[in-house]
Amino acid sequence: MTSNIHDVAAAAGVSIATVSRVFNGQRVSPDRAKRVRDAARRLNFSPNRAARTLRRKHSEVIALIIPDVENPYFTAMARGVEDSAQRAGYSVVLCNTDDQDEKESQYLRIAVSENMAGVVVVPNGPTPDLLSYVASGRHVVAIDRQLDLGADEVLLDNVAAGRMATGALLDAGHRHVGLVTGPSHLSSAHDRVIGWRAAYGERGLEVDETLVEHGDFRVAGAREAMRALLGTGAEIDAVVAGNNLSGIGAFQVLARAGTVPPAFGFAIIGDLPFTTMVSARITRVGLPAREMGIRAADMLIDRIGGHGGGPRTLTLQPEILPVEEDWTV
Amino acid sequence: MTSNIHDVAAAAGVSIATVSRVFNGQRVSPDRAKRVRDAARRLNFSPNRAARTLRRKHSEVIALIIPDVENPYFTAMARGVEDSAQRAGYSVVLCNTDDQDEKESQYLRIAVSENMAGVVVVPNGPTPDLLSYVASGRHVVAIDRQLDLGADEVLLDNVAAGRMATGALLDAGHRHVGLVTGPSHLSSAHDRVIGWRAAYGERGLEVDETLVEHGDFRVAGAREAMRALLGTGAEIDAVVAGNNLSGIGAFQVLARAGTVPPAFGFAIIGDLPFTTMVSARITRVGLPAREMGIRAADMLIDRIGGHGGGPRTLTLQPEILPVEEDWTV
DNA sequence: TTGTACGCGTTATCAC
DNA sequence: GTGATAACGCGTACAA
Repeated sequence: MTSNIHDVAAAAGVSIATVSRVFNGQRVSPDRAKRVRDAARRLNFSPNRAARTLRRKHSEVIALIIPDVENPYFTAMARGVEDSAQRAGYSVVLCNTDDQDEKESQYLRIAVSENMAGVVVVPNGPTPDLLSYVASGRHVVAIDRQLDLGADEVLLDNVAAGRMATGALLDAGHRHVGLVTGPSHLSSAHDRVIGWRAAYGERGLEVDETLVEHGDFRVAGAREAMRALLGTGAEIDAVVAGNNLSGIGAFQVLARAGTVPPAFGFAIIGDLPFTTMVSARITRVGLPAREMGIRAADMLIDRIGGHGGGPRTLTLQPEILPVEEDWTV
Repeated sequence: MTSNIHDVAAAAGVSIATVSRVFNGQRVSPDRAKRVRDAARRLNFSPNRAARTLRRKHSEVIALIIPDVENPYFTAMARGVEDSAQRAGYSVVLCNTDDQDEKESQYLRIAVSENMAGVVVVPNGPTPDLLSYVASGRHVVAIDRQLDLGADEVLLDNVAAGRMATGALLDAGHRHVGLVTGPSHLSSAHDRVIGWRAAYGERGLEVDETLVEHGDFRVAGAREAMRALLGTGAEIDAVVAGNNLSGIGAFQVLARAGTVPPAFGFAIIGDLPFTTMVSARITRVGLPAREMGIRAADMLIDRIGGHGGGPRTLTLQPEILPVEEDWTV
């Protein structure tokens, strides 16, 4: 059923070495090369990756490890990684950890035993397995979360994101802007708080630290956080949702409470393809998720290609999206 | 760096055959097995998948080929496939085709040269590559779209889905219920039209065929279709969105036109984790995407395990979701 | 430029 | 139950 280089060699009347060379871009006389290609096509031959991997010690597959396949932010990243990878001849395996360290470790182990070329990971934390994977000299690019792993990183300027979202609300006249952010152990969640604080400071306004609530960067947690925020009795007339899913949760609670924009200010860090279903005016801070994926994959491929040197960090900038709906045609 | 069974065998004082047997669950005396396990742990050994694949003729990875990673419907499927696969010891490679036949073919080729155990595919159409992949006797389960490939299928009762959504609107008193569906070459899009038509028929109502518009099952196409529907001048007081993304597009156009529920009836076949952001009362027909993924993977694994016989078809049922927001706690 | 021969790490088939 | 040993399909010294 499946043909191998021997079959092709026989059909083309050359040695297997020649066939191999043709498929690896090495010098072969034109006529022989043509004979090989013809035979290969005729036999529907395609090189066996397992054998190649076994021989070469690494495959042309890279793993992308993300916390949640159902979050558009991460799938956008995935597309970016895929784009770059494909261009360079690599396939991408998408691995979903559900925020569980154990699953992350499991995928790392698979990456090892499958001899994968490298890993792009949205790290959950500095887990032993991740640390040792990096330490073992394998190729890793961390993305979205700062962790001092000693690996290359592609990050977001989260402080700027927090500042932009909060600033827009303050500039719109709101004075008590709350923040529903994520788990404080995540640099992304943490930095957005710093940005939130900075927005007040830059305008000479006083900060009320009780207006920060930590959710889980998911819908359910954001709902709870938003309820808590409204329940404290503290004065509040606007809120920044720390990420896209938090935006949904927070908005649901607000809508139910009848406190909707524009009376109550609302901004989301991150984007939802779905935001435009809501007629309310929502401030959105766009995050270059896809671009991050592209750059991460590029860095990884670069390393695989033998690029040495210490860990590099690339930080991308967010941008305020126009309030106008973007699909006007 | 990476140890192999020889190292383990030496460390444990046994033959490599014994090591192999331990790792494949074959009978080995308890004490020797323990020695092997200890040595393996000490050496941080994990079996080389490339070698195993080369030898066994197939790997423990299955490919899931979907048209759009950013569509929650397909990512929900992906989670289902992942769940089943993982339980059976398989990894899943997520492949995104963007509705392009060529990309689908490419992934199929990769599946071959990587010796993947099998493929779960949301087929674009009966392309030559897909047909020949199936014909070559490899394991395939088609999902979501009916195509007569000669492979196992996991489908949805799309006629029922169309009927339910349309019926709910008719029963709510609307009399001119339109339909924004997908490309007519997709069985899913086509069958939903049949269901739409049936809902009228069952109630003894007359059908106005001009109220069906074919989009592309994506947001942009649905916007156009919805505009077209409103622009015909035909009487229309409600609409069924043929899938989740169409729901967004159609709703955007409606909202802008000021024709919103409940005055204008609106139903979506499919679900959006995001629908609840909208205060409008929207009828939703829930689709068991995750379940479909689970069943598809189960069928595939079953085949891989040697289950013979002709192609099987499994059809799952949709269900009307309560209009109440489902996150009430 | 081309061909021969060996090894990559594992599983499976033998004998024992 | 256990151990030698022959594949699996490919890449690459090395020799020609």
